Order: sequence, then C-alpha cells, then structure tokens
Amino acid sequence: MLYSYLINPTHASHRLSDVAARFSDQPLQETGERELTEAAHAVETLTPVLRDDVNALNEREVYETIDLPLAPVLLRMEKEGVRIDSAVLNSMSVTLGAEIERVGEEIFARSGHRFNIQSPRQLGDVLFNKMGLPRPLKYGKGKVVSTAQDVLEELAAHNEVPRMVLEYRQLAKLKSNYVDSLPLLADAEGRVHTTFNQVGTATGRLSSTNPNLQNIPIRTELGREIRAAFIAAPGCQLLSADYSQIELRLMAHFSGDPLLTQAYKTGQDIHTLTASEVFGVPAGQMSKETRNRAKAVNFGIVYGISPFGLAAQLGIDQHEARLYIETYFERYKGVRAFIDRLLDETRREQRVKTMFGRVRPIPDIQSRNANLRGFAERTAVNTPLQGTAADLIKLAMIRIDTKLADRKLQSRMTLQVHDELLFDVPHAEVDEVRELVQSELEHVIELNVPLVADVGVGANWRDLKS
DNA sequence: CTCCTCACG
DNA sequence: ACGTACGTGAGGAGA
Repeated sequence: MLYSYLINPTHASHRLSDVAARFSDQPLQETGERELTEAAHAVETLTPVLRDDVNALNEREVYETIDLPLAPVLLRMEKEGVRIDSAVLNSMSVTLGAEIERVGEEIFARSGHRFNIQSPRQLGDVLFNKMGLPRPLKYGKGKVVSTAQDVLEELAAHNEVPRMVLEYRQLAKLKSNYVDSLPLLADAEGRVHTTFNQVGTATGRLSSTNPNLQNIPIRTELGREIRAAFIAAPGCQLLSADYSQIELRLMAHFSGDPLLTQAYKTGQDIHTLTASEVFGVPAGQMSKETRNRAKAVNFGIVYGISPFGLAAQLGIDQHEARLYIETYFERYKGVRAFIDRLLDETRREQRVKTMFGRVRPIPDIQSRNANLRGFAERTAVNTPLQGTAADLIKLAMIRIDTKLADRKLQSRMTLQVHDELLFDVPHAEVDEVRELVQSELEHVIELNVPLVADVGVGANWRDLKS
C-alpha cells in the first residue's frame, strides 16, 4: 500500500509511471540523459502528491524507519548479485532435454496421440475426450477443462498418462525457467543480479524480477539440484538465515492466545500440538501424516481459514473441514477472539495495518457479494501477519547492513526471500557473521514469544549445515 | 494481450 | 447456491 501510493501506475499519470517503471528497471549506466531528465521530472511532479498520501494514511513511521532506509540496502544487494555455476546448469540442461524428449514420447505412445503437451487445451482434449478419462466435477466451469496439478493427481489413479504429464511439466518448468535462463543472465564473475521491487506488493513484501530469485526450487529433490548451482564467491561460504514460523509467532503475539503463546515460549512443536488438540492424537504416537494435516490447518489460520480451502488442501469434504476449524478455535480461543476483533475493526475502518503502520485498504469487507467479502476477510487476517513479517525482516536487513559496514566486514548480503536472507561470507568471518545475523533477526523487536532464526553455512545454497 | 500452470514464502 | 485457501513472477499457448 505504501508503495502503491508511492509509484503505482494507477495513482499517477500513465506517462510518468511509464518513465518511473522504465527507470527503475534499468541499470544507471544504460540510462540516457533524456530518461534521466524525464525521471527527474517524474520525481518532482510525484513527490508532493505522494508525500501527502503517506501523511494522510499515517504511514510516515513505516516510510521513514523502514522503506526509505531499506532502499539503498536493496540497491547494494542488486549490485552485488549472487554467484551461479553456469557449467552445472548447462550440463543439467542437456540431461533435462533428453528426459523431456523421452517422457514426451512415452506420453504419445501411451495416449495414442501426438500433440503439444504444453497446451492445456490440447492436453484436456486428449485426456477427457479422446482417452475418456473422468472429467473433474468441480473444475468443469471454464472454457477449458482444468489440467492443473491437483486434477492430474486425481486422474493418476485411473491412468498412467496424467502422472507422466506431471513429470513432463516439472522437467520443462525447471529447464526453461531456471536451468536455461539463469546462465544467460550471469555477468563476467558468474553473478546474477535481480531487481527487487520495493513498491509492488499489497502486503509490503518485496518481489524479485529479471530474474525472480525468490522462487528458486527447493521442494523436490530434482529442484534442489538447481539450488546447488548457487555458490559462494571465491574465498567465501554461503550463509543463509531464515525465520522459523514467523507468521504463526506473530499470530501468537497479536492474539495473546495462551496455548499458542505457551507453546512457543516452551519450544514445543506447533504442528504436533495442533494435531493433538484438533485431531485428539497423543503427541507420542503421532504419524507424519497426522502432523502434516495439522500443519495444513496452521497454514490455513495464517491464510484466513475457510472450510472450502482447508477441504481442498486436505482432500476432505467441507463439513469435516468445518469441524476441524471449529475444534481449532475451541482450543485456541484467543486466536478466534483476535480474528473477531480484527474483522470488526476492518469493517469499521475498511483497512488493515501492520505493526509498523503499513496500510492496506480492504473496501470489499463491506461487499454484499459473499464471495468478495470472503476474500476480503481472509485478506484482512493474512495481511497483518504477512505484512508485519515483511516489516520485521526489512528492519533487520537495515540493521545488519549497518553493522556489517560499521565492523568493516567483507561479508555481503545478497538475497532476501521473504523470511530468509542469503550472504556471501569470507571464511574468516563466518563465526562472527553467523552470530550477528541470527541475533539481529531474533532480536529485531521484542514480542511476547521468542523469534527464532536458523542459520546454515555451506559451499552452495543446497548443502547448508547448521 | 490474457489465461493457465507452477516455481517460491 | 455459490465457490477461494494468503502473497508473488515467468514461460508457453493461443487469440
């Protein structure tokens, strides 16, 4: 919100916003005199308007203590870049290309048709018309029958082709999005330089473009191979520090819920606790599966839970999901009370705020359209959590940047991935910087529960050891 | 250009 | 009855 009022095209003239967009996305060396003149004019014209907006929304605090001092930090991170091993990626490209070819031929053979697997329209035609696989009931609404992941996973029970399509898609995605594109963007030192957009999200998070370095794979083994190609600078180690469950800890802090607060104060496993409370399974004899279902419930709380969403996530029916949610709120009474208060305030004010006063308008909270209102309510719950987490890591980044400079350290902060920071750290500085970064993250502000940051160090972004 | 899909937190 | 989990960005298809 802050930045949407700062630079958002919808709030400025198209001409000026175009200039601002072009300017912000371009290296200074490649910016000509004419563009600089236009940019200067844009700044001169926009400044008084935007300053008034910031004042009107009482966003001076968040602007002056967080977003303004963060800007030069982000600039340094962009210029520093992240080192990649292009040889590793180029070799992966060859392997992936062969795999894609092989799986593609297999799909053609098993389905009995040759078609463009990457076309959802052609794929849907083959699966549902030509092969006669069961059309998903709930996804028949649009023009094209959905062939999204969850649909194909359902179909995998009936036929082997959907599973092969999912594999094909995974391989194609990794190849085109990361393996083939990143080496093209590396500079002479093998470093890639993202652009952080500080003024593009609704919650106050950063985003990362050209390339997006905030969505580098990690969740699958094959994806993690790509992370291994992100390597330390010569003479350095990579150091990564990430917050543990910061949004749920903020829920504990904001709500003051006794059970949640006590759990974090005593270092309990929160997903195991939720599983015991909601599913009634004793912590001692709990399966991974049960804990994972509880983890989905906890995620749901942060997202602004709904029976529909939880049901879809867990693959259960909505009535069962509703029971889980009711049980959750009976156990975590303070969480329910907090959400009730928050929604009341949002209905009155038609906006939510983060801990540092970052504002997001939620006009749809008053809508007579239940669908829009539902969106608005979930947004109202999620934004203070996601947005405050964004405030906190930004503040920590500013302080870390200052301390690294004050102590004349050669370590460099290179990336932010929402709840994680990445650094290039000379071997001799590892112990000191590990301590510095962890401490700044964990003590960035005092809450009524501890903030916990985990730190890992290694030669690449995949093989980190605490 | 929009839509679909899927990578991340 | 309806129908979405919150927040992003990128590549490919198809118009």
